Amino acid sequence: MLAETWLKALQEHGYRLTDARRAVVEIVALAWRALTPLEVFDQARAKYPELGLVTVYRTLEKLEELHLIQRVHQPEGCQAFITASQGHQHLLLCQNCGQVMFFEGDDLDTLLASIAAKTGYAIREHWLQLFGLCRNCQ
Amino acid sequence: MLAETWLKALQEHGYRLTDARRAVVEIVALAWRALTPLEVFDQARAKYPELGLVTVYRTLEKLEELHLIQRVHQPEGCQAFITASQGHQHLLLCQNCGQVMFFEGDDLDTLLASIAAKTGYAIREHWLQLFGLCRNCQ
DNA sequence: CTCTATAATGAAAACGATTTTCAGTAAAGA
DNA sequence: TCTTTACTGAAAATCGTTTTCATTATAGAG
Ligand SMILES: [Mn+2]
Ligand SMILES: [Mn+2]
Ligand SMILES: [Zn+2]
Ligand SMILES: [Zn+2]
Repeated sequence: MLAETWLKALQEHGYRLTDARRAVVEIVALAWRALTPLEVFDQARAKYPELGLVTVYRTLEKLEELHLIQRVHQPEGCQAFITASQGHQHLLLCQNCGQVMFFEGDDLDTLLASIAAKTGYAIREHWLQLFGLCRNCQ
Repeated sequence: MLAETWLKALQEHGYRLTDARRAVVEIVALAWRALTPLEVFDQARAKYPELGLVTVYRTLEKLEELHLIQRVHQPEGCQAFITASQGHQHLLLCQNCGQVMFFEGDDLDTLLASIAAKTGYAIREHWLQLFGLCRNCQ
C-alpha cells in the first residue's frame, strides 16, 4: 500500500511515525484528486480528531520534500497536492469531479526544437497539463 | 502603444481614466517579464508617488477581467501577471532573467487524440509552458 | 522494560498577501 | 459650472500559512 511506503520513507529519512502523520498520509495517499491542506485536515480528522492543521502543513511539506507528493496548478488555485508522478509524466484533470490521471509518452521533441530555433532559447523544461471530462462526467 | 489601447478598453467598458490607473497600466503594458502586484506598485510609484497598493490590485483585477493581462504560473509562485496572449499561444520563460515570450503553432492533436483514446477523457483544454534560458542568459 | 534525548505536537500568536470598509476626491457628462 | 458617482488611499479586516512555545510521545540506549 502506498501509505505504508510513504511512512517507511519518512522513517528512513529520520522522521518519526506518529498518529497525526499516519492520518494525513493515509488520506493523501488514497486521494484520486488533488487536495488542499484544509481538505486534508477535514478528512484526516475523521481518523484522528486531535489533529491540528499545522501538522497537516508540516507533513505535506515533508512529503513534498521527499518527492512523494506534488503541487497541482489549476485555474482555481495552486495549493492542492496529489501523489507525485514517477518519471516523466504529465497530468490530466477532470474539470467536473477533479479526478487526476497521469499520462506519459508525450513527444514534444520536434515542437521544442522548432521553438528553440525560432526564439534562440535553450529549452530546459516543460509543463504540460490537460483538462477535460473523465468518462463518468461526460 | 499598448498602454493607450488598454486605457481605451477600460474607458469603453465604463471605467474612468485616472492618474493612478494610468501609472499601473503603463508599467504592466511595457513589462517584458511577469510582475507581481507589489512589483507593479514599486515601479508605478516612480510615476505616481501617491499611488496605493490597493489600486494596483483593483486595476490588475479589471485588466484581467478584460483579458488584457493574464496570470503566469511558475515554480516560485502564481501571482505574477503579463500581457495576455492573443489567440492560441503559449509561454516560454527565461529561468534566469524571467523574460517572457509567446509562441504558437504547437501541434498537439496527435498527442491529445492518443491520450483521449487511452484514458476515455474528453480533452477540452491544455496548458503548455516552456522554461529555459534566453539568448542573453545562456 | 525503563529511561532519556529530542522530534513532533497543537494552541495561540505572528505574519504576509489580499480584500473590505469608509470618508474624501475627482472624472465625466449635463 | 454643477452634479453624480466611480475611484481613491488609509486603515481595518480577513484569509491562508508560518512561527513560537510549552507539553507530549517516539525511538533508541541501557
Ligand atoms: Mn513531457
Ligand atoms: Mn496549444
Ligand atoms: Zn470527472
Ligand atoms: Zn534571460
